[in-house]
Amino acid sequence: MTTARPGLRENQRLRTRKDLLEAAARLVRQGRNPSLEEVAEAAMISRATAYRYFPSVEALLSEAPLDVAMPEPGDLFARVGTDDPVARVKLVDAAVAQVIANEATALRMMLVHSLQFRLKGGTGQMPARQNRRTPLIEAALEPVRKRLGAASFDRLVRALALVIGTEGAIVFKDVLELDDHEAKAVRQWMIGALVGAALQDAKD
Amino acid sequence: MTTARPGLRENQRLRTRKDLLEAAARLVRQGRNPSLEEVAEAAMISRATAYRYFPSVEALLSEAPLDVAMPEPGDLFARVGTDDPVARVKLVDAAVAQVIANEATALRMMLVHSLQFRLKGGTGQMPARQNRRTPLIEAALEPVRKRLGAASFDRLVRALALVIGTEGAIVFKDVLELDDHEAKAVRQWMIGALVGAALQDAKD
DNA sequence: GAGATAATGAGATTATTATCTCATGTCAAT
DNA sequence: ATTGACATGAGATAATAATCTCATTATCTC
Repeated sequence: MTTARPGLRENQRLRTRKDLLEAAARLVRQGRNPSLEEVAEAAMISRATAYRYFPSVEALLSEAPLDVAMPEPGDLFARVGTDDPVARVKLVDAAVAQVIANEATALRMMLVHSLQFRLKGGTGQMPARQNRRTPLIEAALEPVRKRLGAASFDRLVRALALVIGTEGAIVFKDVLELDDHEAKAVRQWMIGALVGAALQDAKD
Repeated sequence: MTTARPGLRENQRLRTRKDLLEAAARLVRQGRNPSLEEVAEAAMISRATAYRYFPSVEALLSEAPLDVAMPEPGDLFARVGTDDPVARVKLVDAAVAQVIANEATALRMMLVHSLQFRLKGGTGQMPARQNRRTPLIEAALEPVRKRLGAASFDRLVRALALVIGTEGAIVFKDVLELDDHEAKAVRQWMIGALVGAALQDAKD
């Protein structure tokens, strides 16, 4: 008897939770900055229940899955016939920049709420921020993975993730006040410099 | 006659404004995440007046002057007898990292409110985020300024500002989930790679 | 299917945040 | 000093966000 062990009523709860997160993501993608009440309504769930699942909009929005149209590594590199890591990473950068430009508001909102949540939440464990670009960067660097070695490879991936991601874009724009063109120029130069330096390291 | 031209009652207004900003900064440095009402109270100014000057806490906190104990370029490089740009930039990085570690909460809060404000404010002109590290970076690179040329110098400064600043630290920690030690390793490597590449460019 | 019980919904309640109103105090020019 | 214009303060009011209560509904076990 007894099938698996669905907790007590886990399915029901997981479904409600998922509905809330999806509704939140939907609203955010429409460029709205929804309150918890709006999300609940969009999910056809009562406020009270929504508050039972998430203590604040911040908690909700920092987990919402923004299924942004990030290209698959396969698609991205299929047509490009090069093994040049710099060219490949620049390709990733261009693709990511494209996505960021399209979803700028939504991505920024997610980041803000995520940071805000960390401020309020204090010590509790945080939901991991999704990081969709790292796989792309790793795929771009695949041709030189062996040559670099694990440690150097990881370090380069992390460095590039800082340069290429959403957050980097926001820093360039909001903090350093560069326009898109300037920001792109800096990023492209950084990509060349960083990949070049990593390869140089490997020669020694 | 008539002394200068104090607007109509500009001094008075400037003073209240300043009092509000200072009170906000003070509270933030104490690690609090104050509401506009709390700031007003701390500044001994009524809510109503505070709202006359700033439409929201975000607006207030994104302008609050966090006079963080950032070292002066002079002091920082006085004792170090080197012209090696990499060593000097690493010195800046260490100093900035120190400050960031001390004021982590306050700096993060300022960043969050600043981004939040941009979200709400929409199109209006934003108060420029203060950027205290760029002068330090420029001072560190002074020995190679001529060699690099203006364009290359600026580009390098911008790239390093991304790596070294508060925002970069937050990205490393919150998004990429690196611990302090890992983050530092990546930053130091990036500094070497970027400065090295810029110098290399200059040789051609 | 019936009973037990967890999950939900709807509305009331409270807390927090923002705005409005008008009386009072202050500044500057006469 | 008097006047007029402006800034301020205090409290009322409105708007929003969060919490609580309890009746209802849905799911699980048998």
